[in-house]
Amino acid sequence: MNAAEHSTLTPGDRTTRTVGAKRVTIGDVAARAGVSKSAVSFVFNNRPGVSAAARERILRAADDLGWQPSARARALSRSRTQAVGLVIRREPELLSTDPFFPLFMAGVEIGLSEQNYSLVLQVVKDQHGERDAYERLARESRVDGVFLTDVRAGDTRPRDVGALGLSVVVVAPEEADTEADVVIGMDDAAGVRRAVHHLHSLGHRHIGHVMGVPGYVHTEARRRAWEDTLDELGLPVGPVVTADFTGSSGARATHELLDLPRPPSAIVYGNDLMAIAGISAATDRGIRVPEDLSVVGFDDIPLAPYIVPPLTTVRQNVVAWGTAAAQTLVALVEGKEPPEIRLPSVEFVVRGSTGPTRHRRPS
Amino acid sequence: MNAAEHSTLTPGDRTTRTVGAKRVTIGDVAARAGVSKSAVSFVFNNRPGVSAAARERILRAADDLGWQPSARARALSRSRTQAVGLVIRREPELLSTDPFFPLFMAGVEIGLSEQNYSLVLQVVKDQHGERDAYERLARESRVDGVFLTDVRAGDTRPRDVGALGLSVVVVAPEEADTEADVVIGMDDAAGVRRAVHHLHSLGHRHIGHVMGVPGYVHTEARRRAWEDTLDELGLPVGPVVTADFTGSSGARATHELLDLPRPPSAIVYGNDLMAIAGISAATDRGIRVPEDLSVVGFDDIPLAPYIVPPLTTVRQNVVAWGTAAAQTLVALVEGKEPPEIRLPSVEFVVRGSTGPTRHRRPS
DNA sequence: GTGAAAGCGCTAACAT
DNA sequence: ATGTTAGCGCTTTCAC
Repeated sequence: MNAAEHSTLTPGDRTTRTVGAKRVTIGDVAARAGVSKSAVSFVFNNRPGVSAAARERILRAADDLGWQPSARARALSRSRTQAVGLVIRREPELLSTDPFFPLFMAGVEIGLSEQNYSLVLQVVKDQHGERDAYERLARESRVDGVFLTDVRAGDTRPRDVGALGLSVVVVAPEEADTEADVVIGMDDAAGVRRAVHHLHSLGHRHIGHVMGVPGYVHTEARRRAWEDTLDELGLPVGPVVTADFTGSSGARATHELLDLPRPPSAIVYGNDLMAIAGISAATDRGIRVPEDLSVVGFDDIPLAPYIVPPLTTVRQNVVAWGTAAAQTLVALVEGKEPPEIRLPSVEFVVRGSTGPTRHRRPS
Repeated sequence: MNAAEHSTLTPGDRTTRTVGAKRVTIGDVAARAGVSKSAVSFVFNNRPGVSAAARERILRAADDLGWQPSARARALSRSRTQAVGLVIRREPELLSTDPFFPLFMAGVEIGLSEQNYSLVLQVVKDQHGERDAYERLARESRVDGVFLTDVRAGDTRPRDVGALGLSVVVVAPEEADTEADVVIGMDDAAGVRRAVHHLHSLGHRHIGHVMGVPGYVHTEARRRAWEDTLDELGLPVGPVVTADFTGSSGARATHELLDLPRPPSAIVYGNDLMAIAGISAATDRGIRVPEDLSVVGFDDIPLAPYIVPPLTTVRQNVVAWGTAAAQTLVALVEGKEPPEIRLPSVEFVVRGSTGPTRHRRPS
């Protein structure tokens, strides 16, 4: 009946009509179940007001017809898309090596699919593209909320994006103090603290740091943790070199540190990629790891155990982080109270790239 | 006026109304420009039938009001979402190490954003989840088309998903013979062929292979290229071990090969991760790379140059691949002729992990 | 508890 | 060339 209507009203229908009239609608389901459209709608939105018997028939009819509410129509009438956005800004080199995003996305998916939300992804290469992406996502009403990553100190994006009418969840280390609705954070600092303690207990007294791109909250959180821990241990704050998370920058930074009049006996890197490049750089100069130099990374990429020597590093549960962020964002979008988040704590993985100092007395 | 209408007609409006009436619609723009809604619609869809003057006024009005067509409403009335889907099925370990997806997605974005399409992403962990994902994407009408990756020989997904009414672009090496609308392929085989030739010219006569998860088109394409090339060169087909693209499987496979009565003097791996783990495994046994064993990877991950020794490997332009796939899918969705695709050819990157054989005469 | 009808904001026939 | 109008498929009052 509805189908007949269609073929009458839209004779120019271009959709693949293999067998005749196609798209099943709520009307078809209602007709088949012998109820009104609103009854069907009520059932599919877990609303009261439908008798158990009718409910049964409706579900059966929908199943028979293979019907499911159209997200398109639903989005329009509810003014909500039931989708959230993630904009990734990243340089090509880092893109394919960054262990964060794939895991984070996987985690987000878990949290999102529980609630039947979709993830709209956008990869951009610069800040300009990022602004545009958020603008478009908001103006076109493609998503109800977004995740904000790679947060900088004093980042204005939370406010900007919020002004666009989107819900926002900021994904950053706990230290981040941004004017955001909600921050979901991991404890980067704890990992670095454990790394420094580990090196200290191996007898290292001169511990350097290679940091990532300055300005990012996670870069600074790691650097500060390194600094503070040295301080707590009564050690002088060792040399620090700024890099940018890429392998080449890590290699260069390592050479800089080793060129120092008094090079450090251990280096804590802002990520694994730089640490591995650092090992390579040291090896090139005939400096052995860990005999002459101890190296600690950050991330625990899957390759870390297969580096020679295997890399000592810090591991976060990024998947859990993503799931928590997703659950929170969905709650925000729906105006509910965000769930209590309890993230697993950081792990410190000791492998072969760290060892006792040769020339100094162990602690 | 339109605003007044709204506040009358939808008194229960729950949207964030900070200052009063909110959402700007096409009606507001039309009113401001002194034309009808269809005129506005025509302008924003690049359709003829609007005078230059009116067009000007309309664009001005839209800009003043900060208006842009709502993707939600548009999707409903056009029966097209202007979004495409990508479903990623991957094990956790491989997820964060797979160099393919991030680059592919970045490429897809380039192709998509040209046409103002969005990417809906879904990460699933098993085949069951994958089926569900496609079903949902189709039934909820969330996307107009999808990319299919990780294709297996005789894969039925192209047909299955096509039956759901979605356009499909299959992303796989050229060899793939699947019943798909369109296959966008790279030439994996060419890379492996060059690798084998390179090893041959270094004097290697006994060349092994560590392959990835059996059944995938790209796994088989690489294995067959290795085999065929050995054949062409008149060399015996060396030993091959099946692995699964993970580091641990690569290490295990390497041990297996080296345990052979007559171990190969060179090994071609199905990806870099396994190759690097292979180097680590060899090193553990006191076998030096490349002096005692030459190693070739596949992918050229950003870490490849920083491995000790730096990894010789095959590089594809995955970003270009993604862009081509996206352009093709959009064309398919819109019923246009897909553009002629011209993918850059494979590169073979010689670094330190391959060297001349010691005991045999060079070619 | 159930059904009718008015939107949600845009597109596309159709009429002018 | 411009305006009118009927959908797109669902949600949600509001009477019955």
